Amino acid sequence: MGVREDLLAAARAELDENGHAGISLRAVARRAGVSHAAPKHHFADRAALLTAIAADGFASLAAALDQVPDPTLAALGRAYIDFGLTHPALFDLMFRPSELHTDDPELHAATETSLRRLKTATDDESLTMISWALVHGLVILTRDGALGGLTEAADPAATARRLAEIFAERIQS
Amino acid sequence: MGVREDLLAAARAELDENGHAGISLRAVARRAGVSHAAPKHHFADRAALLTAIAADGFASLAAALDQVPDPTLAALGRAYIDFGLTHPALFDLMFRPSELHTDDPELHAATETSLRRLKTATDDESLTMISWALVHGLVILTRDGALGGLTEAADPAATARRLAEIFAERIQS
DNA sequence: ATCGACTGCTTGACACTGTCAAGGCGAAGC
DNA sequence: GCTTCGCCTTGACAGTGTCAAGCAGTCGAT
Repeated sequence: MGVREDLLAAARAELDENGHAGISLRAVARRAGVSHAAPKHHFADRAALLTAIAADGFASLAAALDQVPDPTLAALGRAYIDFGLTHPALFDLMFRPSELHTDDPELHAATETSLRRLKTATDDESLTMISWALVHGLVILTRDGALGGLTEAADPAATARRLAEIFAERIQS
Repeated sequence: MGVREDLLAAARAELDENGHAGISLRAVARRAGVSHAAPKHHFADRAALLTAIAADGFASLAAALDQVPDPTLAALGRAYIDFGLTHPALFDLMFRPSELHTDDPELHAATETSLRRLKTATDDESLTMISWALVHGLVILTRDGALGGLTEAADPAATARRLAEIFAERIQS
């Protein structure tokens, strides 16, 4: 309803259409039907807008991980991959500290919350981080089409999920 | 010597200082001591300049992987991690297809060359891709300081290397 | 040797960006 | 009823990528 919400919604739309680099404050303002300087009143600068979106993204990720019925390592990994490949531009923005205000308390809290879910699967801290790095790398390489350089898969997302499963089976736990 | 080389060198310097988003064609031209439109003569657009740098980066990566004396999975992974953390901005650019001309033949060739090294360690294609995704994720999460969200390590790079070793030991091959 | 074309660079312009300053307008409080 | 304040607009500035036109050399052909 408020202008702030309109701006956020417009920015989300622009993000999905053009990626984080394609987000222009002025285009967002136009889309929201306000003047080009209106965003300044709700967000200190461009990074602040992006930070708000990223924080929202982490909240969504936390919710997605929370919905996993049986939070095994494999299940959480699959949910992580699905989230990343369903919202590629958002996922990209979330892990782009150079574009964000990393000291923002809301962003920090949202990040912490979603990362805490990853710890619930096992007590082995090394295994947690390795699994996280794996699924994170799978999302990025899949999104960028880089895995295609090694294999010719029809469905990249399915390949990523399959690889995560193979990892879960093969790792010594 | 040539202006093209000067521009590339200037762009590399700007990249290391400001990251890929901080590269401005005009700033690069100023640094190289030429007019603001000179880059246009050597690179069709900004993406073309970035593509040339990325291609060079993949060549460097291939060289780094080539220098590994005993190309085991663990050794290649370590070299990959070291490369990514030694040249964070360059590594970032290399895997940023939205900023590059992905159809550029030079880029394509350089990418293929460096990826081929990753295959030399094992015949197991799944294991190759899993390992790649792991080290890639480790580089990114370490570079962005995200691993700090799960653990409080003094030396992130050492943590990344340690995790890669643990992975190599624990995976069923 | 002179002319012509072509390459490599410059200058100038355009639309666009993020950000800042000043002002207006309406609602809320005294 | 008047004032004050919050939200928004308009206008401006420097900076950006890109394009068009022009200018200076150099190189080849006549």
